Amino acid sequence: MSPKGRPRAFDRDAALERAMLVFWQKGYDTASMADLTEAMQINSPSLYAAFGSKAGLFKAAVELYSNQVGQRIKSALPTAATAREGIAEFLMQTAITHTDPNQPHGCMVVLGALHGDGGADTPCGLLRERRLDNVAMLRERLERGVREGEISQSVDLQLVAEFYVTVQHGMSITARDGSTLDQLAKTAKAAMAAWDGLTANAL
Amino acid sequence: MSPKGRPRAFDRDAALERAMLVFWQKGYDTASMADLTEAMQINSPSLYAAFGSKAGLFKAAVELYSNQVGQRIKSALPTAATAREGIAEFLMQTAITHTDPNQPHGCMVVLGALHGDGGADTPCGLLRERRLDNVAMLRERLERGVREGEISQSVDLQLVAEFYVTVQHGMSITARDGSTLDQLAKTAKAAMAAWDGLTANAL
DNA sequence: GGCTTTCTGTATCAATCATTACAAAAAGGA
DNA sequence: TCCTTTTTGTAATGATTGATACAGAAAGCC
Repeated sequence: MSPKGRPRAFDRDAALERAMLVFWQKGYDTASMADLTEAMQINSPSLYAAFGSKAGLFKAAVELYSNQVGQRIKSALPTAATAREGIAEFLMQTAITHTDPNQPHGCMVVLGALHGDGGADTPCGLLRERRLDNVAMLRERLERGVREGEISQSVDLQLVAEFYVTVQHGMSITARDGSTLDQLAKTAKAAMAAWDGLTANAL
Repeated sequence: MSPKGRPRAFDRDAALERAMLVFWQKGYDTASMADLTEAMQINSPSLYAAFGSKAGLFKAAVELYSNQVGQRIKSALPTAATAREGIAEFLMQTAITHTDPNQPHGCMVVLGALHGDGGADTPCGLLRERRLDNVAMLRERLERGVREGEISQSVDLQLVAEFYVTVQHGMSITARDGSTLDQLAKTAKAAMAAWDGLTANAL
């Protein structure tokens, strides 16, 4: 049961993945429509028919990134036995992903669109919400740690979550600057050296 | 002894400072010549006569930023009695600066030009070198700490320097996302909770 | 007062930006 | 086979990009 009109001549998913790589490497503003259509191997009318606009394509690319790359980074959070192990693995997967030689270094959600008014439906605002979601996600894992007796009730969980997400953000910049997997993995371990101090009742 | 021709009708330093604020807030790529000339209150020929090009203006703006904002952040490193206090103050000044309500949030050196080929004379490469300089600066302060007996000789100083610079990088993103001074200051303190673990001989 | 030098404002340059008309092409349904 | 529907490639849209040509204005020097 194929649709009515002329069938699409390109693979939408494959084209979206190539577009994601362009946005990942160049960022939303710096990536031009010419860059995108060349990488996707289609003409601009096909792009607009399939994705609506450059911003719409970016939104789809961010969702693909989250489901693909992002999923790998945060997958350990729910499965790890403790919040501590979960966050340690969260940072370690970040180090691995951000220095993978087969893809752009650093995180697309962090580096993809930093400038702009941050409006709700803008690329900048879109990524900002994703980053804030990550803080909430870490915080929820920490709350589970409290419920399970791993962490004391008096610990400032929001602070701990913000600290580790801030470290993760910084790893994107450091990765772009040429840091190796070994260096970034050490940074991840270094951040975990703060765990005992952060989860002690008094800071 | 004034120069020969028609005197310049605008204050070069004041115009450069306004340009710096535009680059700081919008980034090199997103800041247009129209944005710059409007903020500097001059016409483009005057801008090109005084700064050569958009990239030349950016370079001058980055130097101004380093001498003004950057100096305040790193001023405590040499004056503090210990490396630990110096880095703690380094992060605390970062938190204060990055959330100052009178200026753009986050660091211009981190957020100003992330995309591009990173060539030596490009805006992107220029900022990358500044960031790497910061790592070296922290490392040198740590080396002094070793010489003065504060830190054991077996500590991986490069790792410690990279970790704290990475935290500082992340604070720029978190500040752009709306984090308050209080939150960022707590993150700075959280990073210092890792100090004892990092400067213990075995990690 | 001329001459040279430098700056200022207007107006414009070619190039690139994201986006879209338009007509031919390729499919299903009648 | 004709009609409808959707996609395709070509070509072009107006707007904006960074950067200048040009003529007049304002200074020092002779």
